[in-house]
Amino acid sequence: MTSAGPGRPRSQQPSRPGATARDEILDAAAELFTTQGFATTSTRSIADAVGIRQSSLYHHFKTKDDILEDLLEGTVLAGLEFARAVAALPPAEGEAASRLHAVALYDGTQLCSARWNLGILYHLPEARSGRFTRFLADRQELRNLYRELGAGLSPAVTAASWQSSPGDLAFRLVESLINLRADGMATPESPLQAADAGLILCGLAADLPAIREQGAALIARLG
Amino acid sequence: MTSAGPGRPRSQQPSRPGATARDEILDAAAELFTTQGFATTSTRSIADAVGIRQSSLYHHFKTKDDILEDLLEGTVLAGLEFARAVAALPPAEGEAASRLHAVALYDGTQLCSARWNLGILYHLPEARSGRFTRFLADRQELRNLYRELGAGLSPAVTAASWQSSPGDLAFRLVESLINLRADGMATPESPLQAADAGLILCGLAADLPAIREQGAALIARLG
DNA sequence: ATTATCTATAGATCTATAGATAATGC
DNA sequence: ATTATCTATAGATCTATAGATAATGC
Repeated sequence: MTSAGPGRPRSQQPSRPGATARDEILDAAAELFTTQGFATTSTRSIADAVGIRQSSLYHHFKTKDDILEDLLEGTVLAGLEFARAVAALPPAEGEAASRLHAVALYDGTQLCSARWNLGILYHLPEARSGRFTRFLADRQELRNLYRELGAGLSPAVTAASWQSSPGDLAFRLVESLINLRADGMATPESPLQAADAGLILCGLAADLPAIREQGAALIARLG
Repeated sequence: MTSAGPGRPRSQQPSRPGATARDEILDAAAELFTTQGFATTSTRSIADAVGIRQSSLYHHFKTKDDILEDLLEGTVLAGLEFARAVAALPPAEGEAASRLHAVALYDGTQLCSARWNLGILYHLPEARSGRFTRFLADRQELRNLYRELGAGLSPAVTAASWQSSPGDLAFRLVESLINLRADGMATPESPLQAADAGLILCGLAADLPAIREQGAALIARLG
């Protein structure tokens, strides 16, 4: 056991993924926030999990809120960038359904395969409280991109559906994967099922095989 | 302004629904827990909202956790009792779908029409932590009743579906109403849409009008 | 005597800052 | 000089308990 001390870089093997101390802190915080809650997790317990002193956290983050904001941002960023790329494609006849499917599948896969199920913090009242404007804005932009893609579905489909917005329906079904995972019931097929469900509910069950295939091609190209 | 003091019953008009002080406390706590979070809400702020002193809360509840347990229990109890009543009905040919629909609609209506959206606390890590065993047991029993009802669907339907358990699918769709409401997007039709969706995804879209009607009759009879 | 309130407080936190110290890199 | 750590602590909580007090009901 080498002695820790002022100025000495931590000599222990990092037991956490992440090259930097900052990444180790984020990983420890993610575990604690998802298993014990945000307000319930003290900065001391995060520091203990990393193997540093409580006050040393403040060298890497200005406040405890900043740690949460970074984590929330991480849950939405990849999905948002993929959705932006898809939405920026030139319009193409009959491609709307597969585009929506691809975005939902990509996004849902992110939510299910992330190391910690940080999505459960979305409905934390604290997370809505304006302290996390960057995250809230990104999540809203993602939701709007889903809506936009859903609006591209053929008018017949949209009218036939009892859903005012197929895009919003898809967005909600994808986010319900968070609940599923929180109950320990997510499987590797869950993201695909969620992406399918949105289109089935819009009456596109018969076209699903083709939609899936075109969607997968999009993910392969842009993901 | 009459003066408050030891031994004096509070003379103010209760600004909260509920006949008893206990009910006022529960209502104030529900508002604060859903808008600011459980751990973030202090017993002092609950007391302030009711118009009593912080320590007076402890005459009505043993601990802060007990307040939350009462509230969580309240979100699940009516739905559970209705589901028990439906599950206890004698088996009847071809009624499985309408029974599942009725339970989902009743349960979803409860979640959407409750004064506060307490369901958002379900995914609070604190709520899973074994301190709230009664609530957790009731929610699990409700989930099992959904599963049981779903298992009564005709084997053809179950096999055709990509869902391993139609009952569980319905349960999850109903609980996703909590997310919808948290985003301010729930409408009076939302519970019916959620109940429908579970059956549409099981390939029963064509039978929906009849299922709805039979389900409504069950609610009228047992609700 | 019981009930519902109050005042006062013990004891245990918790977040963030101040300032010292040692290693590293220029 | 900069970076990452440490020790120490200010200042602000927060939960729950102890014990007093007044109204109510027997």
